[in-house]
Amino acid sequence: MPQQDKMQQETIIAGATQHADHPSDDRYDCQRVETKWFNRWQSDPQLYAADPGSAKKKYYVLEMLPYPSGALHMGHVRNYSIGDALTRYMWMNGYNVLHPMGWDSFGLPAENAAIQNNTPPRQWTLGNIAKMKAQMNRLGFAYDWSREVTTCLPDYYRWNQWFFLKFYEKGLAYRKKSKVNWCPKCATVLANEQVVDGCCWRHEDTPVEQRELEQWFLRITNYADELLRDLDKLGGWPEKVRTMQRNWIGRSEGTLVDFKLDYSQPHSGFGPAGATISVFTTRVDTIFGATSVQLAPQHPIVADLAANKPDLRAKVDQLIAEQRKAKEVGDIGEIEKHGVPTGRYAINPFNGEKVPVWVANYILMDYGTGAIMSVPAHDERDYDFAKKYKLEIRLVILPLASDPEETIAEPPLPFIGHEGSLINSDSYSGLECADAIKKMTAEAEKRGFGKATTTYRLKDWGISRQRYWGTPIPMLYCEKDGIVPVPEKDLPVLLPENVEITLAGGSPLGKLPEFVNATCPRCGGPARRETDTMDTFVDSSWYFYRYTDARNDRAPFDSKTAQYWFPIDQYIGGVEHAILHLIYSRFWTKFMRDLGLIGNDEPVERLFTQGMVIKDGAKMSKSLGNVVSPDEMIARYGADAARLYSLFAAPPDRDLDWQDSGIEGIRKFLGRVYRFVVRNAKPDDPDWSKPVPADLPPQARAIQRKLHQTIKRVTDDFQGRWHFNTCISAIMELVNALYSAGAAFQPDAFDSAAFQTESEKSFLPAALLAEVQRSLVLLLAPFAPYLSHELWEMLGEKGNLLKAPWPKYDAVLAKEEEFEIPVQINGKLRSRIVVSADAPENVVLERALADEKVQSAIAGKQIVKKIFVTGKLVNLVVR
RNA sequence: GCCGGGAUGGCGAAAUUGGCAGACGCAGCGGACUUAAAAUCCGCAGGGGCGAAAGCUCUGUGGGGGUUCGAUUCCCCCUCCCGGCACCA
Repeated sequence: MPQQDKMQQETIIAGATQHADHPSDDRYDCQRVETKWFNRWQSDPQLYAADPGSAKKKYYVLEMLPYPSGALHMGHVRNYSIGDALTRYMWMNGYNVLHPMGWDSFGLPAENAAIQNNTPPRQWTLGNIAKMKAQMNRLGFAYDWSREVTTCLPDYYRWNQWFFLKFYEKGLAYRKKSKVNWCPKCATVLANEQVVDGCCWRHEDTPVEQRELEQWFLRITNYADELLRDLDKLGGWPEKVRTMQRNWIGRSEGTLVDFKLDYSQPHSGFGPAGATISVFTTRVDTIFGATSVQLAPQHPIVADLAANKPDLRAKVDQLIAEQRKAKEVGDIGEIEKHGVPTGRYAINPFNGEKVPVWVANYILMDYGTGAIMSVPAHDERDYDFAKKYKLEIRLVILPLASDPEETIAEPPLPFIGHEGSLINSDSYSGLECADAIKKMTAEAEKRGFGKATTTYRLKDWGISRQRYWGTPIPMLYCEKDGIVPVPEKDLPVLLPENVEITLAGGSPLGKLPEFVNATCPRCGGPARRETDTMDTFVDSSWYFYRYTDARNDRAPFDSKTAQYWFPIDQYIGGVEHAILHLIYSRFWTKFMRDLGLIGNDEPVERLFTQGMVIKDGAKMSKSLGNVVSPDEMIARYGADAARLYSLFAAPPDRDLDWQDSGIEGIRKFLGRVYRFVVRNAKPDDPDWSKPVPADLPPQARAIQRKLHQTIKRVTDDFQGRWHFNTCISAIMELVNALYSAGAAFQPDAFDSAAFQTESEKSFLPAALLAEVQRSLVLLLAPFAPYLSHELWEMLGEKGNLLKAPWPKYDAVLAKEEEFEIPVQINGKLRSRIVVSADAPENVVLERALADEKVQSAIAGKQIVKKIFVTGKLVNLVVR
């Protein structure tokens, strides 16, 4: 670049953008540019605010809110880069976008930090939030911070309490003593959803213990059917997540059948007279093949049966121990089947037959009734068990033969299929299975020893936690009035500060007399306050509604406002929340709808689950020492590069293998874009704002075509499959094409990226050069906001890039005029010919046949078939 | 065991409807610029064989079969990796 031109250009740029510190070379100084825009953006708190009164179409983009651990990790950067790109794209397409952020800020780590560093949880948490918010801002994420939600603050958690009272009013919150999962490290109970392979979800090597505790539960099972059914409506959710939820709910239709204990034969009087064992089965049609009843070792009747039999008691205890151990290592399923006969018999109500009652370690107390009828011929587990203990195996279902002439007298056992007909089953013999299930269930109901039932794997949600840093459950215990809810007007029940936190001896709140001692609102007498706090998944079950009206102090949110924004158009987060958070959120939404607060049945229209960020083939973790710090990446390469790389390295739904050399390449690319614009932004050129001439020289036409193809590719990807990696590749190709065009004019030049001389300009008119650069910046804007804003200004644009219109492509201009298409002989590539895009078949075939290489390849052979695919290929089949 | 997802150069990946496998990027090699380096720009590049070279040729998308003029793509069988569920009666 001639020195004089360069100086002149710099003067222009300096005039437009106040670059006092513009470097003398064209190196892209990302820190300088990012600092400049960071400061500008920070000075305008309303910059990204959603417009509540907008006439535009709404779009609600949401990323899962983080736990404020103190620092963002690369998974966050990736998650939020996807959401931010979508947000910016939707703005540019004219939508009124809501894009909020908040903090899932209750939880145990704050208490651990308090113990270790002697810092109060609130102080520790708010400090972390400040740090992470600063990181997010530095990354340039466009959040409407005026709607920030911090779940550990009373203005939020008071509504958790309010909702709890509503649940209680509707009979959907109840207190019950039950066996619960206890994590000794957390020193609190866990919901079923928080137990992974028998261990705590936060402490993967800590087996949960079973404890008997009084707990508050929410009746999520009331919504089990709807939660299951509505999964079919969630077409915008990944099938994988829907399947996981389906499995989790675990709906199973079957029949309850009562087996009476036999008292006719001599027995030592164990068990209450007339006791019945209710079994659950999905295959009542096989009941004539039942040859024993099997009880879970914890089944209540077992205690009676073993009351005066120390031997039996000891064996049962052993079975319980085996089961517990298997659960702890997570291989209940592989457990070696053991059982013990109780010596007692039960009566099959269908045929009056007496079958032995056993206790077995493969029967689970927490599914169905904790008792089964064992049908060895038609159930794999029962078959294994019967073989081991030499119990009778009685065939009662014959498989339907595919050939009706053929009868299968002895099917391989166990036969567990449903396609069969009954034998050895009295009057039911000859019926097909499905029909028999219906008739036999009806008979059981009629005769009063059974009924049709649906069971679920899903259990009610236990929300009590014996911890400090959570929402106090707003309930009181009065000696006279019993359980009494805190009146709404007394909310919030504030979480006291200056609490001594320990992990031993129950809830820390219980040690504070000034918290525990209260007055009963009914009788005015003394009452004791509930000292448990709520599971933090309560906080995240409805936070996204609060965003719509975050400062409301009379209600959790205004219904009308929420209905304008809901459902969430696009929710983005990790698949690890597929069950926990996402099923609770759906439940909460349905409850709020039944309260009349909202009109939608489901909170989230489209869900996107991004892949993990891994390094060296493993999940990033401190113990592996493969953690990449966002701060370090920003310091070395800039926020744009970190964001762009996290989108470029892999499609967003797949795992991303982080490579420092890869982000280095992105930094180079951003420098290349920067240099091109620095050298070619000439907003003072008289032709700069003129329309692009219709009649362009071929080189310019090629650039124009590439531009329109690029716009199409990027736009299509935003609309469809979200493969931002290929979007970015496409933009790179465009930039490469621009450099190549420059190089073609000045093969010997030090740098090809400048169209300087008159002759170059005549080949690439200023109007086109301007259009290409403007579009390039617009295409880059969702991914690399800092650089894009800088270049937008450099191009002389006055309006805010945030809401500049997304570029449109012209399909005609994007269309290739000539193709180089392959010519195959018998499917093998033999030559290529150049044809015009609209050349008809006969012309192309003629050209292909005339080709020298084709000629020699088919010499002496006969053409059997000619295949022509427009714009794709020619294939000649010869013999 | 069941249900998903995946396997493509040295590496991350692309190929959107069955049509030129490896776009784009990293690392690599060569060249230009430079006293030199960095930075930058240009070019080469799946593997094997032949050739001084242009080029020619064979082969190649985890493995085996099939459908088709043509398969990374569709069908069947198998192996391995990742995720979820699991004596769920």
